[in-house]
Amino acid sequence: MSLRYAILGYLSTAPGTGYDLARQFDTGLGWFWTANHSQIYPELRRLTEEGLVERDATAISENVDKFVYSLTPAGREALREWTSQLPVYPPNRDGERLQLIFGDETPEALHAHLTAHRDHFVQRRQRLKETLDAIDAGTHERVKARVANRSKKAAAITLKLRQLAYAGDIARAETEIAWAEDALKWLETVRPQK
Amino acid sequence: MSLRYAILGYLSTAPGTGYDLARQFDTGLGWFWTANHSQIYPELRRLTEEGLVERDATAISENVDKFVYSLTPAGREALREWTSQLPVYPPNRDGERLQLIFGDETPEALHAHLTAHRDHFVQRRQRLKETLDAIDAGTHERVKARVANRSKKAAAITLKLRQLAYAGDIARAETEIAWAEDALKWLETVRPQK
DNA sequence: TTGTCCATGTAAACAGTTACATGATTGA
DNA sequence: TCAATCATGTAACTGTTTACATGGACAA
Repeated sequence: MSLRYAILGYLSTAPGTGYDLARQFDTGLGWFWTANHSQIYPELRRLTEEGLVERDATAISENVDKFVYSLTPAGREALREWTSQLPVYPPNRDGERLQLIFGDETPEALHAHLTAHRDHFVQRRQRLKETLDAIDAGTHERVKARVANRSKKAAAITLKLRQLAYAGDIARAETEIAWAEDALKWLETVRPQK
Repeated sequence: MSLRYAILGYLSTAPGTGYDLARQFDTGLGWFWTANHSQIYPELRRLTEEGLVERDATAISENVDKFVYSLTPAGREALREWTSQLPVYPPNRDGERLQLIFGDETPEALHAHLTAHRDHFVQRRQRLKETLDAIDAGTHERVKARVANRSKKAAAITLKLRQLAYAGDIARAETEIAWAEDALKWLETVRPQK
């Protein structure tokens, strides 16, 4: 049920099209939530029917329209209500851990597994750091747009929350990197010639 | 697609019923993967049809049977193949982060949010530590069963992989706790009288 | 006899992915 | 003119959750 709030949240910064949302889910917002356009367009229709968003047709040429969605007051209130609720933690579903604990009959695959894990999170950390730097430097477009029409005090909170979110994900990546490196060190003590 | 491997992995330790699997997904294995019985029974049927598991009827009373599933050689091979593959990382979907970054209009909810986050992961860490202690002490039933029919060297790998998995999840919990505590400290500097 | 656990299923709804489908605009 | 990007949709399939459905065993 978070898809709709990801959409409402995005539109709470500025109006946009379904295509904008799909693009955003592939880049910025995609760190926290993602969806394909095949999921976005039907959800936008439902949100419109429920009165949480409003759709305006904008001509992009003579006979072609695009649809710009914006939050209604009811939509803004629905978002506020949702962000006020306590977080709900979904059940763990970690295929990688399954590979690990049931991979005791294929230990020869461990080295590649752990290396891939480390590399994956090194890359992740890199991209997260770039985003966090952009936020800190004030060059992050979406954050700039969100901060724009807020008071100085409110803007500071917006900024801090983004920093918390990205710093948290960076910390997660670092935990994974340290874990993989520890595990690789152990592996070396077990099979030194490899 | 990991559900089937969670099942194959479970059965690779010892045969069991669908009910056993459901119970296990609610407890031990549930840390890494979970499923309801409504998903398990159909999957067991498919695995049987594909020849990866084998089902035997065992009488529990005169006219009632239960069905004990065990891995076939093909099933064991399918599991080996899967654990040999590199991990696949699913797209992030983190509703809590969305609540955070779009919660800049409801900052009054932040304190409860962060406290709940910390408490959630403190509890998680506690339960994880208990499990890891049981593994270290050799009192963890499933691990004991898995280690039982292995050579000393193979058993050591089984043990180490479990320890890695649980230690990794403990490290994750600790990252979350530290993150929430840092954020709470910042909150106090912003709104000291609360 | 009542509640809990054991045990196995199906059905409907919801969420997410992949594939099918179309067409305009823009820049190399 | 060819490829990339903009733009919007539907259909089929897979995976997950919630609800419906049934019945035996066992202990308080």
